[in-house]
Amino acid sequence: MSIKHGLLALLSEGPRYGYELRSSFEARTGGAWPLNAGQVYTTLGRLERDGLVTQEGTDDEGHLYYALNDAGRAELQAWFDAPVERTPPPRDELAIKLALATGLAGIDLAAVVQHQRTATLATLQALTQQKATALDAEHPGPLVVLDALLSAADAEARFLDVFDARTASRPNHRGDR
Amino acid sequence: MSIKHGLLALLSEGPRYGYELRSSFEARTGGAWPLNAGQVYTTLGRLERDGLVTQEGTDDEGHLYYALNDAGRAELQAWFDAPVERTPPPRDELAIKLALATGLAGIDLAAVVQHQRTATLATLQALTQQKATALDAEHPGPLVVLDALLSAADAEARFLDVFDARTASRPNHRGDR
DNA sequence: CGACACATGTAACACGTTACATGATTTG
DNA sequence: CAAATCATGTAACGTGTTACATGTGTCG
Repeated sequence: MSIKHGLLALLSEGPRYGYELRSSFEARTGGAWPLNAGQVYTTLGRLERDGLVTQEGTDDEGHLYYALNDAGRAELQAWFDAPVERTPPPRDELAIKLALATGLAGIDLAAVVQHQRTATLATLQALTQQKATALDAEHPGPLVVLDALLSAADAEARFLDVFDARTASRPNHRGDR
Repeated sequence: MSIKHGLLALLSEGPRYGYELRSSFEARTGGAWPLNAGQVYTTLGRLERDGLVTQEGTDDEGHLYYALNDAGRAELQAWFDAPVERTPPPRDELAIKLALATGLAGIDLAAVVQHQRTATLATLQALTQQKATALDAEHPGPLVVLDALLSAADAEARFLDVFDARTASRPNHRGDR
């Protein structure tokens, strides 16, 4: 749902052609989310199928422009009006992993947590670095993305701490059976 | 990738049949992630197609059992050995929304943030409530999931604060063009 | 009996993703 | 000239999801 709406948002500034949308999307998100060119066209096709955008004909350079129509504008407005849905909660792979690994024979839970912590801290560090350089460049758009990723990575680190503390306090815990 | 591996993890405790796997999955994750029964069978079919599980014949009650084979065990071990991949970073709808909404005409950024904050705080509160009741029930498995969700919701709230502070300090910022 | 949980499965779809094909234009 | 970028698209796949069909068993 996010890419679809992302393209709608970009189209709300006026008709654009596919390749242009891709560049804009990556620019606004600081390249954090590379977007395969082909996907723009498939997504545009689906948006057209759903009656949210309309083809506007070609440029004198052959660029095929798409434009937001009324339905598209309504959809975009609705997207902005409504908070991002987290219901049902997104399936977080890490949480599933730890929830199911707990009490599983042959699994070194502490090691799993340790590996994950290392990876998470590395991500955290890399993001902090990126943010520092981004701050110099003075580009407000991408900063948002970095903040979001930093928040998420930070939360993951905290979560690992909490989980670790809990499992450490019950060293030989076994589940049912 | 998460459901597939989740089923593998459950199967590592011995042969199970579809419906059983569904119940176990929901039980271990505290019902936070409802799993449609049908999906278990499609996923099992794909796991079998990929040579990770094998049919073990039917029960005297007609239950069709699946079992982990060597390839499945290896895949599961590899899953536990490797940290959860966050590369490329997951596309977070909220971040995309805010990144693209910034500097967009006709969009009340502050209102968007405000709506999201309300929703996020509600989620946070509901989760805290759930955790409190879960603590009484003394079920360690589901607690992990609640902690993960709480961490994520908390991070979202912090992120919104940071974003709000930044945009508030540049009230009339306009992007390029 | 009727409702509900158990149990297995199929069909169809949405979304994202990759790989690939193709050609024009620009630039070192 | 060769390589890179611009530009548009198609085909195919993986995963997750819903809705539906179907039947058995159980319990109030």
